[in-house]
Amino acid sequence: MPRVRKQNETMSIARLAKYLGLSEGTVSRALNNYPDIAEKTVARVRKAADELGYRPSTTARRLARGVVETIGFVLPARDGHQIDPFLAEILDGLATELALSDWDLLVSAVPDGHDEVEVMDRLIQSGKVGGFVVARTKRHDPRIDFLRKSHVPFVAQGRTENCDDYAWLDIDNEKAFVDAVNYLVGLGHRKIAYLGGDPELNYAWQRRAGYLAATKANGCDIAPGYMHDGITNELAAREAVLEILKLPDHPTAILCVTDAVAIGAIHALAHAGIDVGSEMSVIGFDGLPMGEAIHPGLTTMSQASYQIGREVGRIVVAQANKANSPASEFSQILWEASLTVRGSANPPALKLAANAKGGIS
Amino acid sequence: MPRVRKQNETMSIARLAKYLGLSEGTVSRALNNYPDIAEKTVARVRKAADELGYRPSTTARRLARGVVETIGFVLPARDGHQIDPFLAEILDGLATELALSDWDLLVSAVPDGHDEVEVMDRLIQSGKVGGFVVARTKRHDPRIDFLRKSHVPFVAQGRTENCDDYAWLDIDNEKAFVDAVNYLVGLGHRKIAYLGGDPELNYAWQRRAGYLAATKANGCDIAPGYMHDGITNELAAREAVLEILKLPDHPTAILCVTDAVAIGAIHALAHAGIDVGSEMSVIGFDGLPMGEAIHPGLTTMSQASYQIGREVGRIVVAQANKANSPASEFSQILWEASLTVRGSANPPALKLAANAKGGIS
DNA sequence: TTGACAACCGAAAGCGGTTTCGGATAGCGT
DNA sequence: ACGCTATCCGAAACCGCTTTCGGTTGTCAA
Repeated sequence: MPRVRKQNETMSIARLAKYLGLSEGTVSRALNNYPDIAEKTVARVRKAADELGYRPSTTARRLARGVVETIGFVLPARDGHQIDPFLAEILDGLATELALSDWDLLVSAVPDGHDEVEVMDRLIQSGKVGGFVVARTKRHDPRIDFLRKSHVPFVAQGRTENCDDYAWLDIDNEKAFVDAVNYLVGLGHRKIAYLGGDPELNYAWQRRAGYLAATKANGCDIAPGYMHDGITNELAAREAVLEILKLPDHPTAILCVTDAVAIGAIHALAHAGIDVGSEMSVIGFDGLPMGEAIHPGLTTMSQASYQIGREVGRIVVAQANKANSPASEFSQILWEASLTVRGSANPPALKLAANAKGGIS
Repeated sequence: MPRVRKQNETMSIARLAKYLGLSEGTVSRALNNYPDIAEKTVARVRKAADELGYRPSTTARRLARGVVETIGFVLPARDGHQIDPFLAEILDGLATELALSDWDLLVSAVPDGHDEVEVMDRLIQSGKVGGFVVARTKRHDPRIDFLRKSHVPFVAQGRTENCDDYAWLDIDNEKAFVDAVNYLVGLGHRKIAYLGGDPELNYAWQRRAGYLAATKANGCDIAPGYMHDGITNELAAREAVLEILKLPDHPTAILCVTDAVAIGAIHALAHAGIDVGSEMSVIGFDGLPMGEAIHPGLTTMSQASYQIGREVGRIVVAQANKANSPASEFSQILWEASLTVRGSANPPALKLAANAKGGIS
């Protein structure tokens, strides 16, 4: 393979130095705010660098300084290759924050036949990244186990079962679902069903715990058939709803682990001729824009995904910058979800006027 | 700033060479399949590298070889910071393909006060990327203009007005909307309205062209008030639908520029008491999973976003690899969207049995 | 005037690889 | 036994920038 010579095209520090009649070292120090360069020399160098459009090669700079200002993010491998909207927003926030800190974001996928840890390991070993962000944590997450002993800074969006010794930012899922149940109870509901996600996923587990705790605290008993786990897509939600509707004493409200599940549930209910919002209340979690577009609007616990992404980015960069200081504290941040009230949850058996079929004009 | 010395921790080629009793050059050539290294030496080096867990520093390698095997992707700056699902899937496909080719994907956002070209320029000048993928092209796209003269390989997902001299992969938007109109006409519709997007965006413009061409070809006239442009979110879709419903002679079908718009339209129709699928047909574009979850299911023109991402990745890597060959051909690929039939489009004035309200059990 | 001390800058050694070039060794024919 | 090639490997330059270290100046007090 022929060496790619960029010839005399690109502006190197050598040319800049020659142009200025200075040594490379002096130019470098001038541009990097070393105190031992005369003010006017600094100004002169800055000016020339600007005019000639000089930008130091990050590759060379990294090699010389022994740092890579790059954060890795490995897309969770899911079937169907769908990045859910929540992840997408986090990614956006993360990219924004990193751009502001002059760090890079390296996104990788997991090729078939490999696993995420493998991919992360390669990225670290080959020196491509100097830190990681992991999202969608499992209760026992091999990625976290791996990163713990890899000595690269990282922050998790979401906790794991044992989460004392690393940095994370999470939503208080349990409290959120306690709040959701309390809200339903406040509306008059006593019979509340639950469509839960994959219990391996930490957030699903915690939301489930919130549901269990709050129904118990309110003295609502969970009839057999009220709880469904492993609902991860709209289709599963639909089937679970059909099961629920078959119950002799069916619930008046359904709490859903995510907006996607809630939307699937609403669809299923509508299809079965149930009037959502009056005959059956539904609450989701995420605050997706889509929740506003469906009919009725989805009442949901919202989390500010973009902000989460930004904060996670801030933390991981901070962590990486003080990587030397021994036994540094880990940021462990818990944010609260907020209730967004729309039309899908109301007092039981209330018929809404808005749902009456009206004329065209 | 203290130099970060990785001490004796990391495995460098120097240590590997010393361990083997060979020179660094020999080890390097052995690992890089140079023909002038004895078979058994190669084997010995490979084995030792494996055992000692040696991975060459990509930074050093890049500096020495003068290449960066990295593709940049700048997230389109939109208000609301929402990566739409279509982009997310493309990103996933792109990341997958690049991972398979051992290229990196560098994702950046555009900080406030800057523009996309600026960000791309910095990435190029500082040598962080060796190629670009741009998505969501505008009819006149400054990013393309910039990349054209920047001499870095790139491929666009989506075309622009003048698109002869660069590589792109696009969906045949015009044909897709011709097909959609023909499908509706085949169902018996004659009065077809259109909810279009931002006409600056190339795909929106082409879909609009398809709508215009096909309605004309079929002799359907477009009544005043049938065409709405600039519909970019669910809210706008809702308002446009209300306008349409006010028309004295209102249409029997609405063709929507994206699934998101279609879903907003369906919501608005439902809210107005119109039975979607019988009283009014709706067709979208994208093939989002969400289209399956709503009620009725969304009939739509589907594009395989993940595959698009992969193919775009394949092309850009190929392009970058043969960057030397002069005046090389550009891949220019047009894929077709396919019609996914669900419940939202039917012959006009047909009442579907499935829409009848049924009992609970 | 001289010495001491700042203030500035140049020289040079890395960072961890790659690649060219030439030398040593071995194998071969005669 | 000799020379000649092919084969294989080591030496060294280099990629572009950073950073240490030491050497020149200039300034000011004694």
